[in-house]
Amino acid sequence: MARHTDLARKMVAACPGMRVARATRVLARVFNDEFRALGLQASQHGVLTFLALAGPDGTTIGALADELLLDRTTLTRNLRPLQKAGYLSVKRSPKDARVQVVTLTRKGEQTVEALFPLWQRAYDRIRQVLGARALAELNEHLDTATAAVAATLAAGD
Amino acid sequence: MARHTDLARKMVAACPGMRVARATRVLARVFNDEFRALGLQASQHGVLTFLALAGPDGTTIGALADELLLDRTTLTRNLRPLQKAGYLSVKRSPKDARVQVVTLTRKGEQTVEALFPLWQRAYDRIRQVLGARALAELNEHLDTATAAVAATLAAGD
DNA sequence: ATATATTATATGTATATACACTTATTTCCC
DNA sequence: GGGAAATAAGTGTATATACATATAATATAT
Repeated sequence: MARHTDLARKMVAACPGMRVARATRVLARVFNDEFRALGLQASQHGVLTFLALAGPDGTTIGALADELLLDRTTLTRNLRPLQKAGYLSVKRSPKDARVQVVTLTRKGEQTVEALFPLWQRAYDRIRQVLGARALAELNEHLDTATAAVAATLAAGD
Repeated sequence: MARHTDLARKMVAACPGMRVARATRVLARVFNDEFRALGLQASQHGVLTFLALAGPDGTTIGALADELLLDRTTLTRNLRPLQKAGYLSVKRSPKDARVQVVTLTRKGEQTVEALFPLWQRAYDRIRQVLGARALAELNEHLDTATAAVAATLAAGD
């Protein structure tokens, strides 16, 4: 066995990074298949859903990016198509002209409601093939790992 | 509580799709921080590593995409920069002119070997903050879930 | 009060991702 | 052998992602 192939086996056997990336692609297909009915993607569902949690006053780009664990500049660009489609508004804060306040529009709120049954179908489909127990454990492990690793990154470690 | 906010809470509380996407971004940062020393990204590490498993005869674009659970047209494009940088070669099969055979070059093999210690550092860092047990369980859950969901997608379900 | 540091965001550039559609080749079936 | 079906891959288009860098506004220190 060539050395590089042996090392490749070791990495594939142990790497959580490759695994989450593959899992993300597979799960995204399931959700995208449903969300397509509304012309939205799984990543956009994530933005709208987290934004819905912010309430009527909205939130800032930076705060939203922190919650989504997304690069701020990525979120800035991801907001564009959603803003253009009228799901959200982006306005400079009157209190601090550096800050952009992002808020769900009425159409955005209605869309979150309309997304729910589509999300539910995809979720049920996944729960069916995994079982409720395994799905709950997967979620817990992901939460734990994400929080722990994000903490070390935030520490500039 | 507004209805859309209530529904958003339910989705955030249960959604495995948002979780894997967030985990992917966080873990990618850890690996990218290391791989940057070689000018490569985590996704490129994945392609080169899976390609290394194919051995000296290489594999086809379709087969590689199936293993990575990546859209075939995405892989076609992801190969470009790696080919241009000399890590792999893409050649039409002499047996079947439809097929493109992808093979690691010598430089590609050396790069997989050079990536290993960088991967190891990122991996160790993650294992340190999660613990070996939790990391192994996370990997197992991801493997199980990915295989199960991919199977239903392949079934055209 | 002003110079400096910090904070919040945007832009340039490059790769990643996937769907709809197209092209080229092989296989199959009669 | 020839036409239809199946297979493999590429293109057009759009969104996703992040780093390096730039810009603008606020906060801070003296």
